[in-house]
Amino acid sequence: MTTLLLKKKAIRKSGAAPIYVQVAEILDAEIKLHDDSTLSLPSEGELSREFGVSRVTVRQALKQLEARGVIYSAHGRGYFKKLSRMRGLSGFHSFTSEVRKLGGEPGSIIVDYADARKLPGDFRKHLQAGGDDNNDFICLRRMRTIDGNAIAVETVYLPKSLYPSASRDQFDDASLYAQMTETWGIVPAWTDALFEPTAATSEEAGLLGIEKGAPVLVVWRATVTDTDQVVEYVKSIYKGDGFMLSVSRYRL
Amino acid sequence: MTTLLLKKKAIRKSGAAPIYVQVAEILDAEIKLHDDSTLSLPSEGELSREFGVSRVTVRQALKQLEARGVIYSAHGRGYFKKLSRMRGLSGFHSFTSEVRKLGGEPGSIIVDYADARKLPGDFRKHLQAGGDDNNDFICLRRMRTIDGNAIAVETVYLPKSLYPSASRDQFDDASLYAQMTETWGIVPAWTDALFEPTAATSEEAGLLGIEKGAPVLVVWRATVTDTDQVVEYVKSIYKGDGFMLSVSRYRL
DNA sequence: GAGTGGTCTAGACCACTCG
DNA sequence: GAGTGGTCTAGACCACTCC
Repeated sequence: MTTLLLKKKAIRKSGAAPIYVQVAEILDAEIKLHDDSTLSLPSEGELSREFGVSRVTVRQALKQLEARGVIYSAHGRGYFKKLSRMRGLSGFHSFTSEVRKLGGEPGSIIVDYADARKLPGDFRKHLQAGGDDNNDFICLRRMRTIDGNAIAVETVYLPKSLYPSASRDQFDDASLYAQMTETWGIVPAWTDALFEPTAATSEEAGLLGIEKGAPVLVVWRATVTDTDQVVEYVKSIYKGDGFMLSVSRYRL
Repeated sequence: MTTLLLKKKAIRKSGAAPIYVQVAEILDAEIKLHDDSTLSLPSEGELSREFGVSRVTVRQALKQLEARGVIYSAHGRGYFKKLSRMRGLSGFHSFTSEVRKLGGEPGSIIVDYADARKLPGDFRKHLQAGGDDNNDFICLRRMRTIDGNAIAVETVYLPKSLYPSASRDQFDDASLYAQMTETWGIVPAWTDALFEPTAATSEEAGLLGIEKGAPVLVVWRATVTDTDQVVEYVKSIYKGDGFMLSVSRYRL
């Protein structure tokens, strides 16, 4: 059991982000550097003194990390690094970075890029999107590959109002999530998903290089910010038999 | 827009549960009574006065409800009831109560009940369970039905040490989750899941009343408490084509 | 400007773990 | 008993919304 050493990074008191966010980010970054599975954090009191902030504020940072699943607390013992049980693609985060983390080479091929006035009926039905929602969408359709093998077809509807002056080449090979935050300052916070096991249609089979009727997983998703603004509607079709999607640390 | 009225339920100051938990539960219960989709809550200050507790404590309760997805906060405006976008079975909470909420009649048939010394290999492989984990399990296999129609087969491994003197008839028709908390005081907090779209084997097909090779969804799950104790390992096989599983409010 | 949530503080007491 | 996290308080100031 090793203990996290603090680099005494400065907290900007009257700066941009709230103090507890700064503290959380510093700790998060340092924790991730340790491969060590048995890592303990300094106590609340110690952190409070080190950073020169109140214990309540330190606690707020720690609770945020706990909610994210980065650490856990043990009454009377301390805070410890949490190890994640699952591996595999979640389909919820950045495809690009998830695949890289698993040691594969992610690929993305734009199959279609167009404007759309309305969300298709099946999207509205499954994702309970109101018709009076944001009108005008960008519709992006991409093939997803790992090491050159097709594993999914993804159709994304982006409310146009949130993505000013977006163009096709911006989505070429990059991660959509990275784009969202870097270019447009949109931070995805929650997602709602619907999983439907079904048989591949001939079109899907063609794209994924499988036989018609082979098992696939259709995932419908709506992603929202902390203020409940929908940033994307997604329909993904994943190849079955051997491929797995993971949902880790789902709060019950 | 209606506002939540308070019934001035008494808070037991030095009683069992922490005050913020009591406040959260009172509010949660009252919120759920309102079908009203546009429901606003009393302000933090008002709740603080009503309940006779500090604003920080009220806030802790509200934040807990926000994390659960029951309400959301709007800076400078107040707290509001959150409407859930998704419908459908999540497979993560109580099957019994979820189906009832959807207006169906849930059924459960025990197919098998036995002791097991070890977790099967495929469970260990998919759920990354260490071999030196809790040994000795109860293995429970149940058919899940809605209005008499089979929709899933579920195999659960329960670490025996956590469920003293458990017997087959306890699981007969009841919700396992309700049992966990009521009988053994076990509170599930997080779950990790793996989704695998695949084709039904002949055994699965027989149980679910579908054809061999028809699409099904295999879900592997490990459920843990807040202190990271595994309370169950589950393998569920869901019938495909038309049936959907939902994962709502997943924190990204 | 009044009211709301967002953040922060200093200090207190309790419950749990470990030596 | 010393150290840890868990809960709670009273009071303060800021940022945002709405009138």
